Amino acid sequence: MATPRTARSARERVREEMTTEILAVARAHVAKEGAAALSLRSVARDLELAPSALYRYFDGRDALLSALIMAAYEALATEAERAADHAARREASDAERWREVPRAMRKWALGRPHEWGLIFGTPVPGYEAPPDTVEPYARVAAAMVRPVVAAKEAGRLRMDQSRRVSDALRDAVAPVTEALFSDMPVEKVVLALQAWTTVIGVISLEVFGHWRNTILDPGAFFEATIRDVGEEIGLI
Amino acid sequence: MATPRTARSARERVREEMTTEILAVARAHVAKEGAAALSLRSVARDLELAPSALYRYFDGRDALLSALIMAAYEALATEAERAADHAARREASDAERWREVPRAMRKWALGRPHEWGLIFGTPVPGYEAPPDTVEPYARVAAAMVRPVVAAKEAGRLRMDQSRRVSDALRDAVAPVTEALFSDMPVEKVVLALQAWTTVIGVISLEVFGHWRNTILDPGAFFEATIRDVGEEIGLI
DNA sequence: TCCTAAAGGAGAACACTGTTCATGTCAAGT
DNA sequence: ACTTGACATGAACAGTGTTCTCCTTTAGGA
Repeated sequence: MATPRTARSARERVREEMTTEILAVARAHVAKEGAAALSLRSVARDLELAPSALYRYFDGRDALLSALIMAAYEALATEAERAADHAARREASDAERWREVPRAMRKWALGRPHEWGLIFGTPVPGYEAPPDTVEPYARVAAAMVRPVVAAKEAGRLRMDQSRRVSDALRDAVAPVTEALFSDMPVEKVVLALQAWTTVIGVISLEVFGHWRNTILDPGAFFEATIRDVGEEIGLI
Repeated sequence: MATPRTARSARERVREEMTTEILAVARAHVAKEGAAALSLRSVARDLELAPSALYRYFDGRDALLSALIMAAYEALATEAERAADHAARREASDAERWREVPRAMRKWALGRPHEWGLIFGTPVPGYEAPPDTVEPYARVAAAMVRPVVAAKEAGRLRMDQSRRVSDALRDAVAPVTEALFSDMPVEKVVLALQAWTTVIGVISLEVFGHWRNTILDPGAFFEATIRDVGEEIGLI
């Protein structure tokens, strides 16, 4: 009983090792030259394998790239959650805590621009839509919003500025309201989504090189922007 | 004198026709299947030409793609300016006028998602950095900002809410201050850049499919967002 | 313990791709 | 009339993703 179990797991263990090794090499290629340059044959060469051998592990180039996209989502989510945990433990204002996750996301993105592109860049034709991706995506969003929820629960969230929210908009953001915080006024949900938009936008514009000749110190602009956004949300 | 001139221009005319025809076919391919699927041989097939013949007109695939990127920039800039002109002639509030250019950009992007991706998506490895691109880019930004400048000059721009701008940030955005409006307070320049960030972000997130299962009515969210951003800038 | 079935890997092959080169073919200009 | 240049071709080369057949090794039940 014990022998076959360990035997089978030995099989699966080497298979799993091989799989992660392939992914590591492929990720290195993407990190260095971008997703467009990912070549099945070249990762096979790096691993001293025949190209056809990779098909035992992935259904093809698109499947490999999808796995990399998924891994990028997971990595970003982990990083965001780590930052949120760290922020929760800090002795700091809510406004300061809020900035930690955006900062971590930017740092992650600047270190891995191509992997950021896998998530927030042009969708690859092979694609990504699979529902596996929605879960880490939600984890990132939840991490970013956690300080806001904490401030609200502690009664430290400014509620004065009340933007009117139309019925159409209320319905439009209903999934977010349910998923993230059902006891939050809908204006705050809208503000959180706008904060998300701005954070993703400011990071993407920097990572994709659009601040060239425009903003000389992207870090300073980023810091100011997330500060203003936090203020907008009502964090103090 | 007249004959060689017309003859030479006849030569150049047919060459120009051929060039635009190639670009048109290539753009159609990109519009349908994305930049990654752009194949020199397939556009040659569509034109009933040998693949090598295209090298008389473009230095290769990268050059053709660069031309398409440039064309996308130009098209977006033209559209944005058209919307700005239209807005300037409208009988409407400054806040309402401000929304016209972002709306036009969103409409353009939704109609040509892949061409939007050429501009604001993952940079292509072959690439785009050439300084030709900075000019239409500035035209888009200028078009978006024109209603703000008009409101300012008419003395209808709210100046009350004064966010502090650090010296570092002031220096960081200096190129924009000089390029777009030197007589505008730096807080407004920062607000304009943040507006730019949010507009590009909200359009990209929608076009790249990130509102799936998140925002059911992207149009409603977009309208609310550009309204709030305009309010933030101080338009009334 | 042996034997069968499955899994992993290799290599050849096919249909693509971008790019280069030698060749041919016309029209323009001296 | 002749030469030069531009245009177009077809073959070729190196690279790609993918599929197929074949071989070896291993696992697990008879």
